[in-house]
Amino acid sequence: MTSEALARALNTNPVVVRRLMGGLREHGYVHSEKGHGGGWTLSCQLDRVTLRDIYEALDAPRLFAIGNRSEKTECLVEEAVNDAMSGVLADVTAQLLARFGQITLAALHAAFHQRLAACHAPATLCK
Amino acid sequence: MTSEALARALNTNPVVVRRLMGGLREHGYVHSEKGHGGGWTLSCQLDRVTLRDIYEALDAPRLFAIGNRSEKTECLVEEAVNDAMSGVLADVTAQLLARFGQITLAALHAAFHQRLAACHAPATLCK
DNA sequence: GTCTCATGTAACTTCATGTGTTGCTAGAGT
DNA sequence: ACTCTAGCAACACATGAAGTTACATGAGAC
Repeated sequence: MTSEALARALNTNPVVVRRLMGGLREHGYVHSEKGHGGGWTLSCQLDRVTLRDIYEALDAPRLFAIGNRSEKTECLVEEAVNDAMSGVLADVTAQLLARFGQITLAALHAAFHQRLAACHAPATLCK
Repeated sequence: MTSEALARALNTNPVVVRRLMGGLREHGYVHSEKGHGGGWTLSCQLDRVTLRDIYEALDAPRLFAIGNRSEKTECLVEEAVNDAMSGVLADVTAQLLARFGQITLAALHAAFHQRLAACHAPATLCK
């Protein structure tokens, strides 16, 4: 599938698709082919890749909207608060990633097909 | 203490301080006094207010940097992914808030004084 | 009463970040 | 050659948080 086609399906831009897919390619989840007839092909088993893998392949972008303002501080109050919060955030992050690590693409694929069957729609890419 | 003084201590602006403190005032955690000699005073027991209370008083701003792009979608793939993710996010949010609910301001106050004693510095507001 | 000092608030500006866009290069098939 | 594709850098735009300005209101001091 071409970046162009994916972009249409995702309501975005081919370049954005390439940016994202680049991370996946580096980890061997997809393969890309240049030139005429080129594009993206899947190169992994769907049951062996999880949301966590995807997240990490995408360079582990920030998960939380909250967090320390600065890594270092002179302020002992800020330091105490940062300490208390970052402990919690670290634990929660670990749990989130563990949960994501249990959601395989195969599971999502199945969930999609279940929805598809339920609404009697033809199987096309959305949009 | 005046917004002005707090702003200096926090390296920010008095108006920003007022915006934040406004939420705390509505919940009765602090009291404000206008005019000459006015400013902010604490009006709660530090051991009865938690980080979670503060978070909610601040109008519960977004916790996560990730999440659904849109609440509603026609796309069955997006729908399946949203479903899988929002379950996890809801659980993790609940845990995070529960943890915050166990961190009292009194505990932070104690942690601060411990640090203070450890570094032999005089007890002033940072900066 | 009026002067000064404080909060309250709206409107605006600035900044950071993520997303989208353009323009160009390089590779691969026709 | 020509066309179709990814790769990439550079720029433009959108969004939301943070900071700023300006002014109104209330409360004590004189």
